[in-house]
Amino acid sequence: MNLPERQIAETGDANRLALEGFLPYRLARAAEIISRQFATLYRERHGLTRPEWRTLATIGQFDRITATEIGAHSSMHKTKVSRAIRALEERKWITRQVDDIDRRIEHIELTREGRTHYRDLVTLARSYEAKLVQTLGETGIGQLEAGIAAIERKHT
Amino acid sequence: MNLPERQIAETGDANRLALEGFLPYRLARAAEIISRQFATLYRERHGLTRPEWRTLATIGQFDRITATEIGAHSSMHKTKVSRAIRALEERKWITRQVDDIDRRIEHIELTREGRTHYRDLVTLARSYEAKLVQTLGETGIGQLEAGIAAIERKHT
DNA sequence: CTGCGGTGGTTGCGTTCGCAACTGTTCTGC
DNA sequence: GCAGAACAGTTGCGAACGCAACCACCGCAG
Repeated sequence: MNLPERQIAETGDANRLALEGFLPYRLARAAEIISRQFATLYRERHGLTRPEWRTLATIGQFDRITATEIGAHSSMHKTKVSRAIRALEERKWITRQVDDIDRRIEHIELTREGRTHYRDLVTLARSYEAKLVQTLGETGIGQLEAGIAAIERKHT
Repeated sequence: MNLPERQIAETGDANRLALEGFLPYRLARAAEIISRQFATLYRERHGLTRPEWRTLATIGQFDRITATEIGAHSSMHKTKVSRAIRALEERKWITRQVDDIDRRIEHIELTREGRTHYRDLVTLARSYEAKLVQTLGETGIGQLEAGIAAIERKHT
């Protein structure tokens, strides 16, 4: 019974909302902080944008994959994927080859150079995650992951 | 000792990264899902954009406030705030008055109409948060909040 | 009182975004 | 075997973004 004690406590006034206590806001803010922090790393080191990093990470994870699959796996809109692919292709980090039997489909793979960058990106990601564990603490990370997992569970 | 067991387990290959298991990605995705879901509500109901909603929420929380303060409180860039304020002013939901002694400063308040919308927005937010508690579960929410709190603690 | 650094807020501009429309191709049903 | 639905991927376009430059104003030093 009567659950919103927490929220009321924050402003002391039921007719106001404390933005800093509102979960969607806090979540968005937290994600923004982490995302920006990590983005700085791969931007400075590889000159990648956020969509490009996600695309590269997905291709590297699967070796050979199509654009739509990239979008599905990395939660990105078709157009973002398309543009990221073009950018990576221009850098010669990936190649595409049209499928033999279904010519709508393009299979994307990493070039040798792309693979080099991917490997470096993986260690970068691992070390950032490790640093995160260090600064937030094992329990903090665990709680965060559990909370996120709850969201993932409900929204496919 | 040896902590990254979790990550290795996800791909079964230490040279690859499982995007879907990478915390920054998962966090960004979760935030995106929640943010969009809630945004749909206030967009459909009040025709507000995300910066406008944050701005309105902040003004309503403090009655009388300046643009810089709004930015600081809602983690938004000056220009976003400036444009949101203009939009809200055009709708006649807020008024500004230049400070008497320091004429660089503008004090912003809600109009009666603005206050009406704000109140509705607050109940909308509360009910969305309640729904969130319901779908994610008390423990899920608790864990998520604890995780976010860890981030907030470290990054001011 | 004057010049000059700092601050509140706005604007210009190039970039990114996401929707909708499009091209080219395959699949389906008749 | 042909018309139309469905699908992979691209492109055009208006809206939103964020940076840097800017304007107006304050406050301080000399």
